[in-house]
Amino acid sequence: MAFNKRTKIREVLNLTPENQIIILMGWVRTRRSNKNVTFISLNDGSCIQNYQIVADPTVIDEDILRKANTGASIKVSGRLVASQGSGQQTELNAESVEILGEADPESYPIQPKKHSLEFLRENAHLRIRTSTFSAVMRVRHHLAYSIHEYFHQKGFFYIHTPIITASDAEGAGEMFRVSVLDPKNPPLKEDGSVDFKQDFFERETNLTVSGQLEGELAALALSEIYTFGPTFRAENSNTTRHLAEFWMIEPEMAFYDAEDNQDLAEDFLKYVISSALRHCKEDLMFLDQRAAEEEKTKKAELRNELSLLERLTFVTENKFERITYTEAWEILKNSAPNKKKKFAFPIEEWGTDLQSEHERYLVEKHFKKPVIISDYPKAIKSFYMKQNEDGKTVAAMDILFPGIGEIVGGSQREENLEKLAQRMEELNISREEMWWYLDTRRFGTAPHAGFGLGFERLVLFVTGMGNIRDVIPFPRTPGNAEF
RNA sequence: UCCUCCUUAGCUCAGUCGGUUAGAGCAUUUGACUGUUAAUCAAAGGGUCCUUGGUUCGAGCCCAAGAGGAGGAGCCA
Repeated sequence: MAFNKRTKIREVLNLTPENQIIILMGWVRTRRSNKNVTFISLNDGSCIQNYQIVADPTVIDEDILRKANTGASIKVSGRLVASQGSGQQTELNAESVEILGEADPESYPIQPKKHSLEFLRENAHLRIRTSTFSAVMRVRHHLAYSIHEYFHQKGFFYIHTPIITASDAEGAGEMFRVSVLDPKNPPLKEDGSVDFKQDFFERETNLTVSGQLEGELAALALSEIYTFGPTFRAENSNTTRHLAEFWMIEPEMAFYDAEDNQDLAEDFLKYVISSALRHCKEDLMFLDQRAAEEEKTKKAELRNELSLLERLTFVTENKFERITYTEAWEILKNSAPNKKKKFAFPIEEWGTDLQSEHERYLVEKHFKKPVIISDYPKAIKSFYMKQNEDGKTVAAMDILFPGIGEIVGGSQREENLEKLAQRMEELNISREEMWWYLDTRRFGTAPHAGFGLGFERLVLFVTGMGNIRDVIPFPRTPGNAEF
C-alpha cells in the first residue's frame, strides 16, 4: 500500500462514521490505558485537533501498544465509528497498529505538559510538534499564502530581488559579508586593506538588507510589483521584535503617491488579517486561549483590554488613525505623561525621532488603534524619500500596531533626479555606484511609492505570541544559529 | 551595545538566619483500575544546586569573575 493512501486528521474530522476502513499516520501525543482498552491521541500536524485511536489489547499486540508512547510515529488502520466518549464525535477502532518510529520516553524532551517557550526554543527541532508551534506555523503559512493572493488579485507581479548585493546604499545598518576569501589569509592591496577584486564577485558583497532599490527598478517597468524574501541585518539587536534573518514584503508601485501608499498598506493588512481569521479559525481560537492564559501572569496594568481574536477583528473593522509627525509631536508634547515627566525621553524640540514609549502611548493609550504617522522630518529618514514642499519633511509613513510597534515603514520615493542627487550628496552616498538607481530618474521617471512589512511582526500580531523568535521556525539572533 | 532580573531532578519551581541525609508537582518506570480526554490511585528510581575562584569551622544560600537565558532600551521591519 502506498503511504499516501492515508487520510489526514483534518479530513477524517469531516467524515461520517460508517464503519469504513481508514488509515491514519501521525505522532502520538498521549496514551491512556487500562486493562481493557488503550486510547491514543494522535496528531499529524494537519490541524490543531488530535484524533482518538481506540485499541483493544486482544486485537493489538501489547508490545506494540507499549511502544506507541508520546512522540512515537505510528500508522493505524481501523474502522471509523461514532465515539462512545464525550470528547469527540468519531474515533478510530484500531485493527492494526504499526510503529513507524519509536521515541524513547526517557529521553524525548517534549512531554504532554506545558513547556516554557524558552525550553522549547532550545528544542526548536522538536517544538513544531507542540500544539502552540504547529498552530503558529499553520497561521504563518496562511498569512504568506494570502499575501501572494492579495497582490496577485490586484495585478501585482512577484519580483525576486537579489539576496547577495553590492550596494549598502540604504544605510540600513550592519550587513553580513559574503565572501569566498580565506578569512585567515585574505589577499591584500598595497595599502593593507582586503583586495575584494580577488573575491568571487570581484567586489565587496553582502546579504541584502532590503529589496527596495531593485524593487523600484521593477516597478518603473511593470507598474506594480512586490517582493517577499529573506532579509539580513547584522545588528546586535536583542529584543522580542528583531531577528538577524527575517522575511519582508516590499510592494513598490509606479503612479502611487503617499496617500495611495497608505490606502494600499491599510487595505492589505486588513485583507491578510481577515483571511487568517477566516482560514485559521481553530488555530487562532487555540492561540487566543493560550494568550489569555499568558495574560493572567502579567500585571494588571500591562494586560490587554481585548483578547487576541477581539484585537484581530478590531483591526479589520476600524479605520487606521492617520496623523502627521507634526500632529503626533503636538499630541505627545501636550500629553499627560510628558507634562508629568513620565517619559524617559521628554518631548521638546520638533524634529527628533519618536521613541518606543511615544509610539506606544499614541497607539495603546491615545488612539487605541493602529496609527499611520506620515511626513517625518527629513533629517531622520532615508535619502530616497520624496521631499515635501515645506522643505522640512519627507513623504514617509510608519504604521504602528499595538504591542508590536512599527510593522510597516514606507514612503513615496523622490522621483526628481536633481533633488535625489542633491540629497545623496548631502548624505555622502556615492552617486557613481548608484548609477543604475539614478538612471530610473533620468529615463522616464515617474511618481512612485512603496513600503516594507516585516512578515514575522505580522505573524507576531496575528498569533498573539510575545517573542518574534517563536513565530519563525529557526530564529537567527546574535549568538544563535543552532538549527 | 547598555540597564534589570534569572540559572536547584527530564520539565516547572520551592528551599527559612549560612548548619547535619536538598524538596514538591508534572514526566519516567512498575503495579492497580470495565471507555479514557494532559485519566485516576499507589510505589519506586532520578541531583556537577551553571562554571571557576574566594570568604567561613561549615556555602544551594555570602563575595568576585565568567558562561547561558529572559525582559526593557537603542537600531529597525
